[in-house]
Amino acid sequence: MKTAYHHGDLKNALLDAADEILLSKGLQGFTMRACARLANVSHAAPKHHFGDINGLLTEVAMRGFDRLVTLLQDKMQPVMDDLHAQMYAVGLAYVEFAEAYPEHFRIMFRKDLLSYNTQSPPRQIAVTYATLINVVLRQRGEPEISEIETMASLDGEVIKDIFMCWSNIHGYAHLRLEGQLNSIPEETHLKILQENTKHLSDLVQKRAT
Amino acid sequence: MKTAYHHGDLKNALLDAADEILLSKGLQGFTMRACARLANVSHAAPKHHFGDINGLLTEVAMRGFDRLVTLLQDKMQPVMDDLHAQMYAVGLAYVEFAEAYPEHFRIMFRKDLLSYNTQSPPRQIAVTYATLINVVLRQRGEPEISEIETMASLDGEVIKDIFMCWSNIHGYAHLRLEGQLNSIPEETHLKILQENTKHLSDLVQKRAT
DNA sequence: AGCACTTCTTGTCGGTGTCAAGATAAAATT
DNA sequence: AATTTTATCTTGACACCGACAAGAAGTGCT
Repeated sequence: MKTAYHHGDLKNALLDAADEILLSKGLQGFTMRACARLANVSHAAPKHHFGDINGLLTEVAMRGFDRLVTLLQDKMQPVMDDLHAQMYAVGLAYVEFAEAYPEHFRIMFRKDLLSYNTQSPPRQIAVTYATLINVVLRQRGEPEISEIETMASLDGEVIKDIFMCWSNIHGYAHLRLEGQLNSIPEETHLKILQENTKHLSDLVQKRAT
Repeated sequence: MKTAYHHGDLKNALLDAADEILLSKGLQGFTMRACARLANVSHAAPKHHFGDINGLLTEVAMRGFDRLVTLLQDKMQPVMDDLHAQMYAVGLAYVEFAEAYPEHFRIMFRKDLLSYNTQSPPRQIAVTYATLINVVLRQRGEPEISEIETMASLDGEVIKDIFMCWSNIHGYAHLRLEGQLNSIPEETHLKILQENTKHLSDLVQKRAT
């Protein structure tokens, strides 16, 4: 029996409201007061939980990284024995996430909106990094890492491979999200992604030998 | 002798003010009223020239594409005889532009903020496309195109090459801009870009034969 | 000179982020 | 069990914002 005060789980309720508003109205219509309204609390209630609007957006973004990692793992899980398919799965998950949560995607990669320490990133960021890094390590036939380790501890060649792959997939998803592929037929979109990821997989495997 | 009324070149003055505010305060502190203040006009003056804030941002973005194309051509001009260096010049221009005008870069690739017809994009967009496409065409040893033609008129293999290169370079610049390369030493940033672009150049040349 | 038109100002409205102060519930302490 | 402390949420206020309407000031055409 919830009374007016002490909602009990207001923080998550506000984050749910934030997700809903981002999906329906986008970042333009996204305000702290709108989130408060949707959660049936007063306009100043979010302040205690998130500080300012950037604090709220940061937590929204972290839940976005959680969803992205889940999607990445779901897509890769059935094809763990096929290195080509694995790289393609990463691209597919990336693209599908950007399509399903466009505003979340934008916010997740806007460092001016996010307030967290780059030196010690939140768990969700570290897990995302580790997931992407491990894809490259498997391509190279090297042992995977846990999410604890940092990127500085990696071999230089591995770092190059990571950003070769990540840049390509991230850039493709971003350009597609922002309509830069609209002038070419929809059916060729995935063909491009498939060719690109196949090429990336071949390259990383060849470089490792 | 400019009087209070009929500034004469208010539109450009407002766009200059917009650039300055974006560079100093970022998109958060960017408001139509702030632009008007900086240009010493009333708070409602921008409305007549740009309609709403998205109209203002769209013109700001178009001036950004102008700057990007200029930078691309300046970087490529001295190395038009070296295909590897040409591709690297594209990456370098892209990265340097994103670093010099981070908020412009973000706005230029935010279709929800820009109000223009995707089917008939503004001149600045068409010129940017043509510049990038011609880089790939030169790698392939094929004749360049003028800025008039659309992407739909291109060969399918060329389109794949374009998005292989563009995705990689765009993604790298974007990830770097948003701090995703902060955990690796600064000196390796350009090495990664150089290796990536060299590889792209080799790939496109090999595919064309 | 007169008139239509463009350009800019002034005033207003609802909405927003943030702060300060207070009210209420839960938890900790005695 | 009573009281104090802390956490949570509300109310009210302020300056600022985008947008609109109405009007003033300059420009150009006839």
